[in-house]
Formats: sequence, C-alpha cells, structure tokens
Amino acid sequence: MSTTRLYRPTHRDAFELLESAFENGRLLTMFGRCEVHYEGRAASTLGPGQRLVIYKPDGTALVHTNESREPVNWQPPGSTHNASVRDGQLQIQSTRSNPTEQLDVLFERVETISAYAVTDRSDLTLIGSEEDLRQRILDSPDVIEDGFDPIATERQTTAGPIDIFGKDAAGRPVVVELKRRRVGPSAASQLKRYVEAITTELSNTSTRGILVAPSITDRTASLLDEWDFEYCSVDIE
Amino acid sequence: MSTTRLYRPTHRDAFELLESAFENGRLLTMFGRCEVHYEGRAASTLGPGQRLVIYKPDGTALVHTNESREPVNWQPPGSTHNASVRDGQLQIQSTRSNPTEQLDVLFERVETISAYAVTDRSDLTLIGSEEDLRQRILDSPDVIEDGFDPIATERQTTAGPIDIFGKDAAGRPVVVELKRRRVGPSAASQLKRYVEAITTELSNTSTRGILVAPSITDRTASLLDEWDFEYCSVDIE
DNA sequence: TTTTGAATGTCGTTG
DNA sequence: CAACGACGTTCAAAA
Repeated sequence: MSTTRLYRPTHRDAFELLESAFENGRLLTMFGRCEVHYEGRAASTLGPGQRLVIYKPDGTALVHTNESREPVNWQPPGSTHNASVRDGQLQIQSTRSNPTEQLDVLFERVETISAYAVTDRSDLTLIGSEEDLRQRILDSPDVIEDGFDPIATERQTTAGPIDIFGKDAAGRPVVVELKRRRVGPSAASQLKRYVEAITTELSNTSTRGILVAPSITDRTASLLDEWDFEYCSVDIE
Repeated sequence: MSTTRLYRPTHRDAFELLESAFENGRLLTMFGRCEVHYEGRAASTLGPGQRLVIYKPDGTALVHTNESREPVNWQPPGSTHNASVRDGQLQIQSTRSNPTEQLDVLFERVETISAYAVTDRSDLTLIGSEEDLRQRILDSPDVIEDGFDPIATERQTTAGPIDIFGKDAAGRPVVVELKRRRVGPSAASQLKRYVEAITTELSNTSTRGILVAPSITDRTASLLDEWDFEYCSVDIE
C-alpha cells in the first residue's frame, strides 16, 4: 500500500514501520513527545515536548514545533537515518559526514506516524529572481540609462565577477551591480571593490559604478554619494 | 480529542477539519496531490504532484516535497489561512501583508490530513555560536594576541557596530571582526569599512583590523594583505 | 571537492 | 516600524 499510518503505536511497531520506510525510500512524518540532541557544526539540546518530525528519503530530517517557518532542529540531505528501541524510548539517529554531525530524536511517546510513497512530482517555476532582472536589463539596456551598452555579464575581476559590465553613451566603462531587493551598505562596498578593480585593470580609466535595486537604505545612499556612484531604481514586477 | 486524523477524506470533510483546526490553533499536516501558486516578493507555480503540506497556528505554511531541507513553497509566520471548496478542488489560501504575498494550495486529492494540539514544549539551548566565540575572547584576550585589551563589544560606528573594539599592547586601536566559520571577501570588506570609520572618528589615528575566524579563502587572505589587515585563526570547539 | 553569491532567505536585536 | 548582521544558514552553479 502506498500510505501506512499508525496511531499511538508501541515503540516496537513504530520501529518496524521506520525500518521499512527508511528501506523503501518513503517520506515519513511523526508526531509525539520527544527530546532532541544535536552535535556537529554546533551543539544543542531540546528538552521533552511535542513536535512534528519529518524524515525524507534523501536523508533530510526536520523537527518542527508549533511555530516558525524554520525547523527547531534538522539534519541536511545526505544523512542516513537509523531507528532503535532502548530504555523504553524510540531513538532515531540521523548522521552524516563532511561535516560530521548527528541528530538524535528520542520519542517518549509516538502519537502518530505516517509513511508515504511519493511517486508523482513536478518542478517549480519561479519568476522575479536576480537572473530575471539581469535578463530584463540586457533586453532593454535603456532601463539603466539612455545609450547604456552592456558588454558582458559575470565579467571576472580580481575582486570577483561583475553582474553587468558595459559602456555608457560617452564610451566610459560602467560597472552595474544588481540586487532584487532593498539593499544596505554591503552592496555599495561590493560595487566599490568592483569599480576599483576595473579602474586598476584599465590603467586608471575612470569607471562609473551603478547600483540597481528596487530601493536602498539612507546610509547606502550616503555611501554611494560619497564614492560618486549612482543608484538606478527598478521595479520587481 | 487532541489528535484528529482523516484518511482519504472528501473535500467537504477535509474542509471542515481545516476550518476547526485553523480556529482552534492546531498544527496541521496534509499529504496529497496538489498544485501550488505563490505571488508576492516573487511569483511561482508548482504543477500537480504529491506533497506534504504543513499549517501552523502562527500562520506559517510549508510545502515539502520528497527531498531537500527547504520547503519548495512556503508562507512566513503571521499569515492567515483560509480553506474553501470549489470546482471539485480543496483550496487553501495563506495571505499576509507587508510585504503582500499569498500562497494557494489546490488539492486534487487529499490522502491524509491530521490536526494536532500542541500543548507541551521546551526551548532549545545552542552552543557554538558567534556569541560563544566573543565570550571566549573576552575571557582570554591573549587568544587574539599578547597584550590585547578589549574595551567594548558592539561599539557603534558610522559603518555599523564593531564586534570587539580594543587596544593592542602599544595602545593602538584595534577593530576585531568575528566569524564562526570560514569567510570570504565580504568579511574583509566589512572589516575595512569598520576600520575606516574608526580611523576617521579618531581623527586619522592609525587603526589595526583583525579578522578572527576558523579559516579564510585565498582571495580573502589577499585582500587582508593588500589592506594591511591581519587574520587570527581560532578553533570552534 | 571547494568556492562563491543568491535567497520569496529567516530570525533575532537594536534604533 | 526599518535596518542590519548572524545562521548548525541552504542551495545551485562554477572553478
């Protein structure tokens, strides 16, 4: 059968379902009272409480509470899950290496456990990324300014790759830094590094820097002003 | 009852459970064939497929597939959920404002739906954060260098707050930037902005900049070198 | 494998 | 509220 569900199972029954679900690459959800221990890039303990725990066939483990978009604990894809029963508790270990880390979930009581066979899928199409923004500018460069001529994207410099490199109507080199949302000072810093790199590379040819974003913070505007860079507002539609 | 579960319910039955679960602040999990539409900060569509969908009483919505630690679609906490049945589909809308965004999940068939009352909880304690690292340095400043004297943490500058501000054995001002993991060029840029801010503030008193991290990338090392900053290696234990 | 930077980042803290 | 930086960030693409 494609879905198996148990309600308040014994640890033994839950264990057997877990074993076969891990084996058969099923998507697992559990709800119950448990404590959680993590050790790896950091270390944490989560005392007893009711949580929703998810195990995916790709090795992902997620521990969700009542609230927040983020799991309170997790294990990334590529981990391997292993269940056992000991000391009257149902223990599920998820481990991985590089970096070495381990997540232990100890169920005191399992309220619910479900195993799903996921066969049917389709992929996400997303609109409105930075890549979209770049494409829009390449399609109609006048969005930046009249006569702007894009020469390269991802142009390499010693300071890293420039989003868009081009020339203005007067033939002066222009570095364009793209952000799809409101930006802070770090974007201005990044632009500065790129402009300096290009200026050096072109034997001190004066180079313009343009920050393209839907909006910028006040401090960022000051920095741009101070460094003689420009800001170009664009809508994310 | 604290847990309610339905297996292959009619849309009508699922709808009624959803209504009462949203009303009573329950944690909800659903599994079934659905498509998902999002519009807000970006826009996306996800064609029909089997997914695990979670609704939390704080307004969070999560759409999980077979794989990945991240939900393929979601709505942040603070959203409000609303269910309806139309055109033979079970529709669940999650909306919020500021920014305005909306997530629509359209179930063609619900395999499973469960509502949980979460009453029992306890909080996470995490070890190994940047805060820990700062505390370790304040406890034994010689980790940075002999005679280093921390004066303030989170010291304000025009470029933002400095992690640790202090003086070296010779009385020269020192800006310390902490990172708990391997860092790239942006950390060096950040340090540069802080050092420049302090230098200006102290009427051009020459100021040292030290980047503290477990390791750094090659390019970052070059930048530090170029700008006459230093790197101090520390272990995250 | 490591490096790099985007993300519907999310989440705290601070002004 | 906006702003700013950390995060066990995660993720995908490139070197």
